[in-house]
Amino acid sequence: MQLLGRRPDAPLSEIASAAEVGRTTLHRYYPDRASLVDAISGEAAVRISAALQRAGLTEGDAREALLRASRELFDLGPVLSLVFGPLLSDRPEWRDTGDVEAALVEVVQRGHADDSINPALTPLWVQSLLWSMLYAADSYARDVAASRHQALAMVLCSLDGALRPPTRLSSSNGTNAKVQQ
Amino acid sequence: MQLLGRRPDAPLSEIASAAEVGRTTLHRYYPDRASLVDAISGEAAVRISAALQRAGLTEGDAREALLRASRELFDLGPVLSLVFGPLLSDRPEWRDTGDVEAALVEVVQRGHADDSINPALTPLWVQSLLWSMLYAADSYARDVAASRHQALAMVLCSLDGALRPPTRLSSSNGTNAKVQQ
DNA sequence: CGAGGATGGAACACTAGTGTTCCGTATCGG
DNA sequence: CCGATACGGAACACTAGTGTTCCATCCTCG
Repeated sequence: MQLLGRRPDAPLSEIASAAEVGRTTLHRYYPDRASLVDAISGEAAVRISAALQRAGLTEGDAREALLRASRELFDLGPVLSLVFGPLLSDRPEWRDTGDVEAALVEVVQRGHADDSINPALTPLWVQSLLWSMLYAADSYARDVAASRHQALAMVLCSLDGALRPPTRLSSSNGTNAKVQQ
Repeated sequence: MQLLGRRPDAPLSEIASAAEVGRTTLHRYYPDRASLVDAISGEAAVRISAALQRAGLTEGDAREALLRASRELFDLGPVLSLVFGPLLSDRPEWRDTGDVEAALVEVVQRGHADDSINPALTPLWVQSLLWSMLYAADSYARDVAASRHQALAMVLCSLDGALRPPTRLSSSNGTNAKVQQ
């Protein structure tokens, strides 16, 4: 999963040796590349669903719920590169298995209702934001000399700020306050 | 650039026809794939530098400057996928041509000094954040039925919130306030 | 110990992409 | 109008990755 997430076009031989099995064995379980990718997509979907389950999206205010979800999702590590990278793009039927998508959209709408999420941000955008920031944090932790712990702290901090509705009496030096449309 | 940004492993034949030239002609200007990628990287670097130049990073407070930069960078369109995707990862010497990197780091440090950027966010993280959000906005505008204008509005809104230091007297329901470390 | 299953190395044919050469054609300037 | 230049199609050899088959080895359980 790690290798495929990072380099979706990695040759099967590399994947096999990364998994510490022979290419033949890999082929025995997944006859062709497509079935391997299917299996991995499925596994990713399961893990993501489980993570969201653990996060308890319906508890507390919506923004807190999303931050909890982010913690859980960040812990999935390599899975992040998978959902973000081209593997997902090539699977139109996916787009996060629908139910994940639905769950996230629902939280965001709740956030709009309970005023914990900036209403200027559409549910789908929040979702894009979530995945992209998690992915960024993951690669940040990998590339830069930084612990996953620090990366998590910063992504949570940033995400919280991004989602939070603008405080009415905060230093309104324009720029953001007047979001067109 | 568009095609290479989206699918870094696209065959040269596709690239050629996407550029509406014959594969032979493509080969005449760029003898092998590597030289093509080099040229495109260079072009991307130039455009990004120009965009940052236009943004006037040294004017106004640092956060505003970064938001201006985001507008300019977002207008680069396909270039975003390039810097974000694996093309950059495979070019260690790049990492945004150094001077772009340096300029951005400098703005963030200024933002820490003038208290317009949350000091909990390291310069490198802000940079990751910037690119990933711009990339997310670009694909959002492409995939979802949304105008680039709307996407831009949302990314600016989110980025502003993410960078802005937490207002000391804002509804501090924890979560973000106490950023560990 | 011995049979059965899992493993993985070796070799194979096959395909897609690459880089190259050659040559006919179109286009532009004098 | 003609020559120079750019274009691009066709064909080629070459490589890397794929999917398959075959077989030797190892491990485990009875």
